[in-house]
Amino acid sequence: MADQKGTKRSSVESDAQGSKRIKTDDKYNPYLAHLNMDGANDGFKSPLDEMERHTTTALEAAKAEDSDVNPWTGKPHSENYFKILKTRRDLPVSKQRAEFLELYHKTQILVFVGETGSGKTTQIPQYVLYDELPHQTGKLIACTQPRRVAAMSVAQRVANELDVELGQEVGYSIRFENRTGPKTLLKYMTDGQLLRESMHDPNMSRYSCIILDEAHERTLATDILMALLKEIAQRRSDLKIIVMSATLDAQKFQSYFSLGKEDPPAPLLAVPGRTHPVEIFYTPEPERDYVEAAVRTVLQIHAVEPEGDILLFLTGEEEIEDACRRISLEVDDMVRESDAGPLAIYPLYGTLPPHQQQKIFDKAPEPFRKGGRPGRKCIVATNIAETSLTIDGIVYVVDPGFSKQKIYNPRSRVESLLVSPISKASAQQRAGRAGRTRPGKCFRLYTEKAFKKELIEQTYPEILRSNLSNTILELKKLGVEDLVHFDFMDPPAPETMMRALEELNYLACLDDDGGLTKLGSLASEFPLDPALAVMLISSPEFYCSNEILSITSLLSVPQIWIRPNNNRKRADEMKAQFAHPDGDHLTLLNAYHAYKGAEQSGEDVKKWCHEHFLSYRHLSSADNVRAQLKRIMETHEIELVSTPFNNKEYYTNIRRALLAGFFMQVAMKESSNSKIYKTVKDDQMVMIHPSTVVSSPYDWVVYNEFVLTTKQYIRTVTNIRPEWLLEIAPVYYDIDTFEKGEIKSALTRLTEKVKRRQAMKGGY
DNA sequence: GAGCACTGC
Repeated sequence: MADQKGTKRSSVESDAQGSKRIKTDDKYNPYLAHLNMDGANDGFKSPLDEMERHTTTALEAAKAEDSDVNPWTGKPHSENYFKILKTRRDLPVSKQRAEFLELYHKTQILVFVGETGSGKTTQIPQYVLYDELPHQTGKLIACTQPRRVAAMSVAQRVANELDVELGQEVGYSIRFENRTGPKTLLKYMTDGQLLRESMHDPNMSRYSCIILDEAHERTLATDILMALLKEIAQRRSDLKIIVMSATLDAQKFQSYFSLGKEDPPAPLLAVPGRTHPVEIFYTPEPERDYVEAAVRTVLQIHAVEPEGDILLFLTGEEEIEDACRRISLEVDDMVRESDAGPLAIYPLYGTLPPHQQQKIFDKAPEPFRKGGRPGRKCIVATNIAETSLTIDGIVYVVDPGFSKQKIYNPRSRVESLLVSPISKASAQQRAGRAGRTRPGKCFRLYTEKAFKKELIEQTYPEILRSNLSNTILELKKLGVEDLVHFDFMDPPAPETMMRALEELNYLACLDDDGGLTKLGSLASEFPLDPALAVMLISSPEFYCSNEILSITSLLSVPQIWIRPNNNRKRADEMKAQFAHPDGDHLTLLNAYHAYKGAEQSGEDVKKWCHEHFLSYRHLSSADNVRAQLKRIMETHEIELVSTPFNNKEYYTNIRRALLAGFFMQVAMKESSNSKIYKTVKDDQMVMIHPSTVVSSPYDWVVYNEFVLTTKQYIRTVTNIRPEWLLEIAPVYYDIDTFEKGEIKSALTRLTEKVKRRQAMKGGY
C-alpha cells in the first residue's frame, strides 16, 4: 500500500532543541491511508514536497499553482481553476507577492495595508499557505473576519480558487457552524470565534499563522485578540501574525506591534486598491434638517445626473421609512410634471427581514418608454451599507454625516444609542461606495470645513464604548491577572474597568482580590453576559433550569414580538394571549412554549408565527442558542430540572431564579400612586416601558435592560417580592451599603419584619 | 404609551 504523498499524512514538529522529529497522528496512520484517499492520485509527487517551509519564493509558489495536478489534493486541476487563477494574477496584490514573502520570511509580526479591491482577504492567506506548508506541521492558518457572512463567503471563494471542496482543505468556523475537518489547512473564522477558542488554548497552539483581517474596524474581539497575540508572540517564536487593515490607521498598528519600546515599528506592506475615482461635493453652508436636505439631494441627482444608482445613508429605521415616503411622493410629481425616469426606492436596515434586504439587488427599473429617461434605484440605508453589504452599480452617494453609535456611561452603567457625527474614516468609506463599478460622485451634506475640522479621524473603537464585564471575565479566564497594565491598543476608561470588576465581584465571578472564582470560570464558558450566565448556572437551585434556559435564550436574541405600524391593535391582542400577569419574562416563556407546542403538533410554524405576530426568525434563532447553551450545561453537569407545571410554585421559582443573576437590576416604585420607579443603589428615575404586559402596579420589579430614548425606561420587567432580594443576594442587599432614602427605609422595614418572623418561628 | 446603528460568542 502506498503511503499517500509520503510525509504528507504525518506531521513534523520542532522540539525544544530545534531539531525535527516526525510524529504520526493516529488519524493518519499509514495503514489506514486507504480510508482517506478519496480518489487521490496515487504515487503523485506534489511540487510541495520539494519546498521548504518559510523559504517559498513567489516563483516556486506560482509554479506549484500552475501544475496540472492540485498540489494540495493530488487531484487534477479543473478547467475552472485555471480560469480563476488568471483573474487572481491580475489582482493588485499579486504583483507584490514576492515582496510580501520576503517580508514574511523576515518578521514575526507584519502589518498589511490594502484598500478595497486589492484582493488581500482572498490572496494573502493563500500566499501564506504556500509558505507555511501546514500539511508538514499539522498547524493551521487562521484568518479572522468581523462578520459571519464574510467568513463563510470568503472561505467558499478561496475553496473555489484552490480547487478544493469547502470544509476540506479550506473551511470556516462561526458560531453554530463549523465547516472544517481533519484535512483543513486554512480556516476562515469570526474574530469572536477565535477568541472563544483561545479560552481553551491560550497559546493558540493549533495555528502557525494568524491573520487578523479588517483590523481597522476595531471590533471588541479584534482588539482583545491583538493584545493577546502580542503577548503570545513573545512566548511562541514559531507563531506568525499578520494584521490587515485599510490604510488610515497603519502607523498606529505598526507602533503597537513593535516588540519593545525601543524596537522599530512592525514592518508594513501596502498595496493599492482597485477602485474608481469619486468626486466629492460639499454643501456651502451647514444644513439644518439633514433628512430634508438628503431628500432634496436625491431628487436633484435623479433630475440632472446621468444614469447610475443612488445610495443615501441615514441613521435608523424610522428616518429611513420617512425619507423613502417623501422621496416617493416627490418623484411621482417629477414623473408627471417633467418627464423624469422611474425611480425604485428601497429601504435597507438590519432588522428588515432577509427577503426584503435582498430586494436591493434587483435591477434598476427600465425607462417608461423606449428611449425615455433612464430608470434608477435609490437605496436608503443605515450603516449596514458601509461595511456589511456591498451593492454594485452605485454611482452616487449622499452622506448627511450621521450614524447611530453605541455609547456607554460607566457612571450610570447604561449603554445607549445616540445619533452622532461620523468620523473621517467613515465618510471616506461611504464615499468609496460610489466608485465600485465606475467613477462616481459623493454629496456630503456638510461643509468642507466641518469635514476637516469637526469630524474625528476614526470612530472610537468599540472597547471604549462598551460595558466590559463580559470582556473582563474572558480576560480573567485567559489568565490575564493584571488588567491595569494589560497592553490594550486603546485602554478603556478606568471607571469602565472598575464598574466591570465591581459587577463581576457582586456576581461572585471574581473574589475580593479580583481572582476568578469557580463560578466565574464556569460563567465564562457560556457565550452570555455574566448576569445571564450566573442566572443560568444558579437555576437548578430554584428547580427551574429548563425554564431559565429558555428565558436566557429568548433574552439573547432580538425581540420576538412583531408590531407592524398598520396592525398594532391586532398584534397587541395576540401578545395578550401569552401575557402572564407577573411579568414579561414569563410572557416570553409562554410564547416560547406555545411556539414549541405548535411545532410539535406538526403545524406550519412559520404560518403560526405570522398569525400570532411572532418573529419566526428570532424564535428559531433562540432555539439554536438554547441548544448550544444546553450542550454547555451538559458538559459541565449543570442539571436540567423543572418544577411540575401544576405546582403552584412553578412561576414563583422562575421569578426567584431571575434574581440570582439580575439582583442588581431591580427597581422600586417611588410611591403607591405613581408610574415612576427608582433603581436600587443607582437611584435612577425610570418608567416601565410601555411594551410591558404587566398591568397591576407592583412595588418591586426586576428588569432585563435599561433603555434610554425620549425617557428612561426599563424593559422586560417581572414582579418580585423584596424578601427574595435579602435571601438571594444578601451581600448586595446589606442595608449598610445603601444611601439614605426610600429604598433604604423600605429595606430596613423589611429586614425587621423578616427578623421578627424568624424569631417567632425559630423561638429565640 | 414607544421603537430597534451594526456586529459577535
